[in-house]
Amino acid sequence: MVAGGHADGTVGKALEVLDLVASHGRPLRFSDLLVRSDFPKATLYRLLQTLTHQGMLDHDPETGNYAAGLRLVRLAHAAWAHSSLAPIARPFLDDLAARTGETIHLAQLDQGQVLYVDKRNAAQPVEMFAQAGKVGPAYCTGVGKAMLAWLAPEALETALARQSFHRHTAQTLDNRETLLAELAAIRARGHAWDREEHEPGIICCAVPILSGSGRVLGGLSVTSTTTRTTLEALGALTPMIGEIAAKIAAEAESWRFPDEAAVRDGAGPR
Amino acid sequence: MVAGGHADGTVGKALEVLDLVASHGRPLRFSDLLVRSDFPKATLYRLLQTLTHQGMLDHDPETGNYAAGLRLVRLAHAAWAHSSLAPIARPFLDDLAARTGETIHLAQLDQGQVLYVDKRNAAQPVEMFAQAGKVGPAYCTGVGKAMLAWLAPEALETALARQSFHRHTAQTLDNRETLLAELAAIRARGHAWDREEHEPGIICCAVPILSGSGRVLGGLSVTSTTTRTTLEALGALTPMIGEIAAKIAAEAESWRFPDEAAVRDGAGPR
DNA sequence: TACCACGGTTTCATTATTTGAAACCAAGTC
DNA sequence: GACTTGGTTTCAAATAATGAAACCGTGGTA
Repeated sequence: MVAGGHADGTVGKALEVLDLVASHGRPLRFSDLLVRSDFPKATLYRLLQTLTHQGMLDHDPETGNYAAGLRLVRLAHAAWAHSSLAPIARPFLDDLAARTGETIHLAQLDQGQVLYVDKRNAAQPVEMFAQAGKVGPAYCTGVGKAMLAWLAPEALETALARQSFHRHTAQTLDNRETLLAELAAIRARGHAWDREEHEPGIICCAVPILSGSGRVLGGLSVTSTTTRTTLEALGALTPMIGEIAAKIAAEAESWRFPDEAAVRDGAGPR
Repeated sequence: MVAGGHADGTVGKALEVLDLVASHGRPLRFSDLLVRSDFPKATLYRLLQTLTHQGMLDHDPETGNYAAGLRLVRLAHAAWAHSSLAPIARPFLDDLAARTGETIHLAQLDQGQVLYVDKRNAAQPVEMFAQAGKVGPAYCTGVGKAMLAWLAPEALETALARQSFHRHTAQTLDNRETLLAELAAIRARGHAWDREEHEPGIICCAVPILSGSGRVLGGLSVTSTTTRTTLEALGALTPMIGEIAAKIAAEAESWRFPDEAAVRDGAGPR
């Protein structure tokens, strides 16, 4: 059961359907969706029709499958440029990746989940959308916990409400209480560990990216494996990670969009 | 005036607003949007509120700016994986890039426009969303014309209706008639040129990616500059480009999503 | 061939949501 | 202190969404 918020109006319902389609790895048929949603047949049908007609979904008449539509890719381009730290952080991530030689994650919170907005992979070249745009749980990842730890009380509350705790590994903190204790420890320490809480063998050290006023802008982490390094060794990098996070925060705050710029006539993009 | 289709219902309107925000390079205030849309004040206000509440838009209370929201990035990840050729084409693009040493574009048509879904840059490393997700005009780019040329008559008609011709350079084919003639020539020749029609100094050679039944799946191009090469030299690559396009098409058709796969309990991603 | 079951699509009277003119409020400005 | 400008709220009227049920086309099966 998706921990959804109270759908506001028709738009909310439509977006719920959109999520339903998007959150499955593979395209789905009408009947699949009908089972998974609790909309009545006709309603679901019309919502799908509208979304398809709008290009938010793709409908293959051959197979009858609905898939997330390309219009989303176009919209996301704007979202990524407007609302994410990624465009700003890029050079800093490059720097951090070069200096540590490890995998770097830049993430932001979205609906209580960790949304990775950029990444530097130790060896392989960048993998575009296949990497950025991915979501992960907040309660058992380094960046997730780092961000949660500095959230304001009410924000934390709503975020916690959206967690669906699951014991991924033996180390996973799979309940509210232990997580809260951990968050307090993280605040005290200044950074978060991932002690193989999400995937066995994967460890990381993460810090929040905070605005001048203390608001959580995002999270930054350096990830490695237990075969390659240890928590202690990763911990030694903390000052460097923190320094980069601070630089990103500073840049984010000073950043203003290239001002006004003669407003083209309303002719859509370009 | 956005060449939009007749908005279906509230959802259509909401998405129109979303586009409005997304299609501008920088975040906009309520009043900016009010001027640009022809929704009445109260209606626009409520749509913005809904979209914001849903995470499709971001509203900065400080500045009052609306920007495309992060939820879109998450959705786009699915769209990219579901509906684009990119995940399939990746190795082929790598190959083509390595063999030609030039810039490679993989594009698909979205609402009559060229949507770039992947790219290989001659020298620089990949630039993620900053590149993929970009849109460009169809009538004056290589990939655009290559795709238009093989479109079925009605599809072509709707696509043409969405073009807003503009003379980017002296070579731009900026009207329906010359474009139609060019498309016929392209069909006859088997590939499309961009003779500095979009940007001065930029030339390219593009082919369509066609399904077995002749449906246009996308477009593939090799781009260079007049200072570095000539149309003739680019043309010599045509067989290679065509071969790669065919491989991508074949792969796309044989591709089936990792079947059924035990449906996890509805616990969202991962 | 007839019968049924399975997706998927359409109808239509009922219901709930959206609509938007206008009023309102909060900050600036002159 | 009157007057913008920019944003938010109200409320009756207009409109769009709803969903049970009927319908259709296809494929399987007796």
